[in-house]
Amino acid sequence: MNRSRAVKSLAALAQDTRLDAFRLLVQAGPDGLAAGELAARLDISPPALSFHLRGLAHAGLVQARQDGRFIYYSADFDAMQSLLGFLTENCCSGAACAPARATGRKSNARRTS
Amino acid sequence: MNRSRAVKSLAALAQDTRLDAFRLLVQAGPDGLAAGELAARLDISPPALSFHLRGLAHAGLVQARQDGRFIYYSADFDAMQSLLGFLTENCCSGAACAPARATGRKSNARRTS
DNA sequence: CAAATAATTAAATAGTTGTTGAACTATTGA
DNA sequence: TCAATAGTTCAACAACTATTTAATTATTTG
Repeated sequence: MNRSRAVKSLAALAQDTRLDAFRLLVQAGPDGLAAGELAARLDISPPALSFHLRGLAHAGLVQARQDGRFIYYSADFDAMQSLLGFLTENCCSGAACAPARATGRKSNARRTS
Repeated sequence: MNRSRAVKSLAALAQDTRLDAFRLLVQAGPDGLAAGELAARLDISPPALSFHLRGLAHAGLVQARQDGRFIYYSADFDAMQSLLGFLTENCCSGAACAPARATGRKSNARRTS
């Protein structure tokens, strides 16, 4: 992850709808969610969702996979991990500032396999 | 850190000049840098710097301290740590996705005390 | 093939962001 | 107090972002 990619990723996440969408995709795990399901959960119009998903995809934070007439979007965990690594190393004095590792107890995210 | 504050922090960092400024302040440590020194290192005009520092300060990522006719800006490490915690817990499946802790060897950031 | 469904693309538009140059405020020191 | 220095604020404007409605593409099913 370089500075330029970091800025793009940060910009993609720096908007309410996109951050919410990304969080839902993270919760959904590797299989992701169909665009329609996402639009319903976020309560936004299909074009609005397309617009925002395009931003997330362009930043490399989500991937699209077509299945019949549905398009499933899923979070790219590696990309997010790279972003966190960049922020920790470059914006937080490295180890001196990194937060304690999450224990997985608080947010109860599902295991991804 | 809540979702709304996270979006504001992400937006503050999601711009080349502001990310560069924040990185310089992180490197500078708790004493920070005077605005003029920052403007010189970033090679931008004083008004441009003021504009961007205002964004970082509004997001709570930097603090200002006046000393004579200089104004020193410094990174708020706690705020950055909170943001990283939020992203790890909410956008990365918690422990399942958190990157390995930085060792401090790679980026050679100075210890902050 | 025609109708229905899922989603994207296009066009218009309101709002926000970033940059520039000029004006202003505050502090220091002769 | 006057000049110099350090920064901020203001106003204008170009560029970008987000939202909406309508049109379009692609896939399934009768």
